[in-house]
Amino acid sequence: MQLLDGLNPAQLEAVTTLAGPLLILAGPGSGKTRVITHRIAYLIQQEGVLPHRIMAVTFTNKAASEMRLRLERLVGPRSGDLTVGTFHATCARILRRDGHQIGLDPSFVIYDDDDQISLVKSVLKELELDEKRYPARPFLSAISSAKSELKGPVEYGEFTTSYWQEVASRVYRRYQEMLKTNRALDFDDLLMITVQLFKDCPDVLARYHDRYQHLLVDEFQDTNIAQYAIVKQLGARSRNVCVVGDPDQSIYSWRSADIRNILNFEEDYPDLKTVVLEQNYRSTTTILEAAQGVISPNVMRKEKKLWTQNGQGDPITLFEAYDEGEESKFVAREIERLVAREGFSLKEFAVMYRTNAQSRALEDAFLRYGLRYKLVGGTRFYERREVKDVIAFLRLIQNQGDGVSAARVVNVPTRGIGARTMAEIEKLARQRGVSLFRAMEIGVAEQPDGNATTTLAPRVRNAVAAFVEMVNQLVADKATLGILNLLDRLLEKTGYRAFLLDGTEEGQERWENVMELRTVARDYETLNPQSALDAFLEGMALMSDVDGLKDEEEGVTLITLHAAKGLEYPCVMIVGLEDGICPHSRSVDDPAALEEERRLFYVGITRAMKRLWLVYATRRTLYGNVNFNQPSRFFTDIPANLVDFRGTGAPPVGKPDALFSAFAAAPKRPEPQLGYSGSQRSGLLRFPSRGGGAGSGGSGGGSWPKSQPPVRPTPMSPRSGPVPLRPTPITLRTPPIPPRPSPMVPGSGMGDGPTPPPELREPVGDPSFKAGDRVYHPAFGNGVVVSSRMVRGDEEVTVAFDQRGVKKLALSFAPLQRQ
DNA sequence: CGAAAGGCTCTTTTT
DNA sequence: GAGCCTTTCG
Repeated sequence: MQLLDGLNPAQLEAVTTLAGPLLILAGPGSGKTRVITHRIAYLIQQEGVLPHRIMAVTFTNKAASEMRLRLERLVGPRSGDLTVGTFHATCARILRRDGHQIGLDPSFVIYDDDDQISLVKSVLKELELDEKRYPARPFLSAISSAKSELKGPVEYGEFTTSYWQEVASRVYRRYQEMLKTNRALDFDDLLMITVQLFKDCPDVLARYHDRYQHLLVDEFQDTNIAQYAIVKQLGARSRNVCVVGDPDQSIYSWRSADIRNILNFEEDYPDLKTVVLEQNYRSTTTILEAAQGVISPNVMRKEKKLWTQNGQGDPITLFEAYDEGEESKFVAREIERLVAREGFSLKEFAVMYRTNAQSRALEDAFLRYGLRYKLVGGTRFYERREVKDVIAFLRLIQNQGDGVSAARVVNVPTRGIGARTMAEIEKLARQRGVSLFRAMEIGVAEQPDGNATTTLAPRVRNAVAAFVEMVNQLVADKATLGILNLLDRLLEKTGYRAFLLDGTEEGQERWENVMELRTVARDYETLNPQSALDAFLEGMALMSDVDGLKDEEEGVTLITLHAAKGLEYPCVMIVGLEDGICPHSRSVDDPAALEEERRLFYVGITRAMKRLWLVYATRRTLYGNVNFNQPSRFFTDIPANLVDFRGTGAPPVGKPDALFSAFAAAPKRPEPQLGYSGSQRSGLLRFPSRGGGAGSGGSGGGSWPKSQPPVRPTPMSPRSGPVPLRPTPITLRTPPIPPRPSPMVPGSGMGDGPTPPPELREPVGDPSFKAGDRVYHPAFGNGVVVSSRMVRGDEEVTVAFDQRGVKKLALSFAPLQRQ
């Protein structure tokens, strides 16, 4: 049978084992998607299972639509009856349909991260908690984790062990009440409330049992407790539960994904059958060996040996850049070169990084070099202000209970309803226990004399009345207009169009974004008008980063390592591979977190089919400061024979061997000392000849290897430990870039001629400079100190230079002299 | 009331 | 460097 042709034995078993619980442990590139789709097709064609009796859950909408596409090719139009979607989207659908059983309004809105923060903030205000002392974020994280573990406010409150948690439980309780008033659910509610619905209403669950005979869950290693509960509930009767995943690719524990779901799956299903897919069809042997080297130090894993029949392939390129600017430039030029000389196309490249902020430098370079790129995530389209404004209007029209949206748009564009007025209205809403919008209606209707509760001045009252009237008219319009007409009318009536089109270029751009939103809305125009707006808004809320990525579109993909999960590219460049970036600084002192960083790097490496570049910079501007980071500690785990090293040609003056000791002597890496040691981390390594060697980790004296033979691939000895990496100086055509003078850069210009040795000072507890001191700096000349403060053990001196303006200088670097 | 400017803090990853 | 908040001025 065609469906089974070309499957390897493990795949075959996974496709044809249909009854009972099945766990498929699928290594990267092992044909997982093929297995899932063929399994579904097999169920339909061979077993005669009706498509509408199969539910498949994916991690992103993009994965869902790709699965749909492939299934359509396999089984034809009947595939339209399958239920394929993310957990969140599937739950949203269930709740809209059956949530009324537990008192849910079917037109609930879905609150995203921003909305949640707004809501927490208003709770904090109401509880009179100072936002400085009690920032909103941590509360939201606590609430989110609690919900992911199916703990409501009550359960959460029972286990508080600190004062803060007690406060959090009060915030949580009130937050949940306000969601209800707003007729809103947040992301986590979609899951938690679904579990609750199934628990409270067995007849509802039974209906789903009647319908769904087969359940498939992809990326199971990244499910949380709530999601797992849903799987168990839905699969309780049929027990035909097939979960697919790879513990080595579990990278969402911070989002409460619980790796135990997959590691301990068999405890819940003793009759579980497990199939391991170990043959890799994606990558070269070189890439796979590097990946294996990176992942194997992890303790918390199930051993799995990937293998491939693919050839050795090209060596991995390891590139050291001077800074992020040069890093990006290297990436751009390298891509240009491969496209020109080796016949690759732009869409075959992906550049991956740990944090979204890193995309900026890349974008700059790509724009300069005229390379098309596709940016995933970052400032997402749906998070742009104008887009969110318009969506907030639509949400308010759909659901007047939505106070977050009401508050957002009540004065956009400005219509004379300021903070003072809103405080008044909020008070009223609280007193009466009604939504914000309802409170506005009440505030307008009631006379200030009589049994007055509000004291809205007549002018303000008119403004509020006009807003209320406008919204109510649009609500009435909704009944008769399609979504596009409604949108157009809204943009006119609210004055939003005129507000954006203020003649500036930025306004024009924002307007175009709104029009882009209109294009998206067009897809929903044909739906039944009752549910069209719901569906549209839901689609907006549950949109994921990668969903907008079009594979066939020309351009280099710029993407975070997280978002890259599940994707593959012929050429992958991973940038920013420095300690503190990848692994991220917030993970380095937590072994479990470090393992996850390792898995993340592993995910990145295994996205590559043919070519892989690993890039790091010796210095990087982060959050406005220059940082000096070590190359990523993960490099030590990549066998050196797989790697070609390239640097920027002639090394900068005094390039220390120590930079590479990171490769040779990983376990000896100096651990971060207790307390803050920002200055040590950042500076000393660069100046070993003067710094007395603190932290430079070895052979002082900055000698560059004179001539090393190029490192050629040699057969890898898998478990015998990595061979120390040696740098192979290769002269690039690129001339070394003179460092740009930057206020925080030491000496502000090693490279443009001899620089006076920076005086390294031990940071002290108190600022040594005070306002008014006259100082001299070799590059900036004379100046006067404006202020000085201690930042993480280092002194940050703000100096007004006579010639060069005001600069902030880190005293540990800056050769600042008192006059 | 509203816009603009200044100052503060924080800075991972996302359905 | 950005976003958020507060302050200030019109």
